[in-house]
Amino acid sequence: MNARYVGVHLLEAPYQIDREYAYYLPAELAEDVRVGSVVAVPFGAANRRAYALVVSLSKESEMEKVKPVMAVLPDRFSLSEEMRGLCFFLKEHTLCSVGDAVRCLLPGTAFSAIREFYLPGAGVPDDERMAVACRMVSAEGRVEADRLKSECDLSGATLGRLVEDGFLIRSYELKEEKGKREKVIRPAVSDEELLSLLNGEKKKLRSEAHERILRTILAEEYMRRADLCELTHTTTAQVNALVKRGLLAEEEAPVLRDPYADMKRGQDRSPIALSRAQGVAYDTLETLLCENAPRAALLHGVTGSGKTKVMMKLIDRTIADGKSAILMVPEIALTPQTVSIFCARYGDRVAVIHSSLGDGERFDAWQRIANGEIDLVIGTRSAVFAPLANLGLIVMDEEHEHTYKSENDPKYHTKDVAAYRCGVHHALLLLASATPSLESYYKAERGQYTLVPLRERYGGAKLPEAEIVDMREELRAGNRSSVSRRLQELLEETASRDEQAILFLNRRGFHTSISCKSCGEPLTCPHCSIALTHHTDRVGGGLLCHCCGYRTATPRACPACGSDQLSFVGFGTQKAEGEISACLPHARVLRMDADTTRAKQSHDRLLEAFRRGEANVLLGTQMVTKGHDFPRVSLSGVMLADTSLYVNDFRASERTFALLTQVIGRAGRAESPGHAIIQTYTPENETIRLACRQDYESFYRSEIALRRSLSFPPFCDLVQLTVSSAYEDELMIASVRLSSYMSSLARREYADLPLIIFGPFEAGVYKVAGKYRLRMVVKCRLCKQSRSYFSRVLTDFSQEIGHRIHLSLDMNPM
DNA sequence: AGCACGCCGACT
DNA sequence: GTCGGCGTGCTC
Repeated sequence: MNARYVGVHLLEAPYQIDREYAYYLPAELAEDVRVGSVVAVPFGAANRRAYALVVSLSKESEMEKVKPVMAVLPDRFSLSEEMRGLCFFLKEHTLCSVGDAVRCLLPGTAFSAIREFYLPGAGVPDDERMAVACRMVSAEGRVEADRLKSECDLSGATLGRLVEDGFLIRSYELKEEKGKREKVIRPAVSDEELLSLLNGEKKKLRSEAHERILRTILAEEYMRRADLCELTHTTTAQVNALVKRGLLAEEEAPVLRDPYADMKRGQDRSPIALSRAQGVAYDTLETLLCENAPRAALLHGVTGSGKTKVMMKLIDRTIADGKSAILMVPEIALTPQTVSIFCARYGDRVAVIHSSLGDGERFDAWQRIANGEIDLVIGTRSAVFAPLANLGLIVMDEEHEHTYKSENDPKYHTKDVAAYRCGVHHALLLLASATPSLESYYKAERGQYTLVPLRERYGGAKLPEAEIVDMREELRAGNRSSVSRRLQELLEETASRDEQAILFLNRRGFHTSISCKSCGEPLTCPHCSIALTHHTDRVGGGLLCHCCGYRTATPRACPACGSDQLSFVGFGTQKAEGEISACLPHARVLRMDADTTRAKQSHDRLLEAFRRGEANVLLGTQMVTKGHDFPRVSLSGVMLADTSLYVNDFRASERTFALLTQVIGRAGRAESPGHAIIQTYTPENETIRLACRQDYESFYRSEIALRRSLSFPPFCDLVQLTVSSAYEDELMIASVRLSSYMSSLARREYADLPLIIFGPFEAGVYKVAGKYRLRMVVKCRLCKQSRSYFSRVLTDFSQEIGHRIHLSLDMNPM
């Protein structure tokens, strides 16, 4: 079709103005632009450059004055039909703009690809400042827009006028893909020659290091210099020596950045042996996979039942069928084992995607996937957008984890996106967990998901005997330590058998807070409304805000009343570490929390040290509870179960149950069931008792009944609106207006829509990083009509309030 | 969200 | 008489 006009969605448009805009398509671009292309267009009175997604083509336009498309991004950044559908799906379901969705699907580097230049035109304008700009362009031949604007202090609108009057010519250029060329080393002589050198006349090869280098290069064909040195434990000089001898050559080659390259070397494609129970589960899943229809299943396997093996075999099967798969994990740093197993198994056909990838690394991974070079993508939630064609399977491991819900726009839940994509591709969605979310188990019960249970631990391993320790008893007995007498006893036993223990504590730092004994004031962060946490191991120690990172020295006296009677309350990982060390003088304790894992790869290092047996006890926050498999761990424990239980959140019990179950599951092997211990001030609590027995079914029954009677998810949806501002008084006024607008809109135009509006009330943490936050919550059923209601609220209210107030909306927040 | 247009107060 | 405050409204 000879399209002369395009319909586009602007990528930087806020939600209120996110609709289709028409542009004229110059003949010279017509060839390159199709639906799905990303183009650059002039927008607004100032004609500032905006990126836009082409969503339609047409021959005619009713519009009077349309502006032209200026440039088009390379076709590799185009969005397929599936991806475009996904963008609109995200817009509808999370109320984000199309632009927010597109930015989520394309690597960030796509948008730095177009640069705007000005070339000299004819004549010089009268205005002095403009004349200076024109002379500068003439002198240099061509000047980039941003530099011209800043150096001559001109607005985009002024530059636009200069172009219209012919003084300047505007041009857009695609930025060259940054040279991803790196120095690589390859053999300079034939393989035979190298082999004979290595096997035969060893005299010529005097150095062990040289031999290692040559053997490695022989196996790998060519390698990046840095990788080669790292792998063979050699230095640049040693490699250079071989280059000088003419055995190796150095050259520039395009190398795609791949931080997981070394994991992909030792290929392990050994067949997967399943136990009988695993085999049964696998067969059910394989049947679903092969139906080539949109299917969803919930693999409910107790900790240690070997869910990974079942998933692995299913991925094998998917790839063998010529299809691709996505394996989602809650957090990449906590699952190094999973990543390395799959990297070793599928080598170069694996891509790993997560948030701490650099721009270049992310782009390379994205490119490989889009090129069809990848069969398996492993990653955190953004991996669900991997542009795989021919998707056959999406697996979500630990499906109940909250990290699957995005906290930023678009505030999507990975599960919804995965389900959407599986629908399009006729693929299987596999959710796996030892403690499924109530929502998922409910769906499984109602037959929307196929429930696949895996009840036995793998290899005949037994679940540990979990016991509850009443910490009130400890206090009564005069033990004020965070380590109960029973825990101390078990720790000593474990250490004496040279076994290991994993202990979980939900708080980092030393003391959870400091307050004044005289005036009762707790020490809070000046930017946030939460108590500061006392740390001892930072430079000079001090108080830290876990919310915004604010840091200050620990005061000697109360800043409010001047009293020096400060009391330190609560305990964190740091203090617990000290107390554990104190009762086990001969054991070594490793602490793992946000403070000790700040550096890159420090997770891996800590876990590896523990695996090698360098410590008897691993103490830490959430991150010690994930599915690492440590064969010598025979004791697991929760230092204080109550911390996550008594918070004002309808999911508190569910979270606690999952957490306790996970911690308990860390211990126990075939030879010995091991021990698990849960310390609490409320030993009678039902959630704690059920978790101790690892009785998910009973927990589910009682919790789902509660949810039903109180009408909480999965029996309704919750929509949370947050109004925030640095100006507290304006925020108050705005929230009242929002509240009354919402009720009146609901009464007038959505009278038949059942919904209950709560609030406004202060957010759990009222003040964060200097901004105050008020919330409204709406209980309703999400459907076309209710979404349209929220869309109206978002649009109308944002229009009406000033830029000092911000409104954001979260469908079913976590 | 930006950015222009437009209508009122404090300055040369 | 002009410069500049930020309220209102539009963006193909």
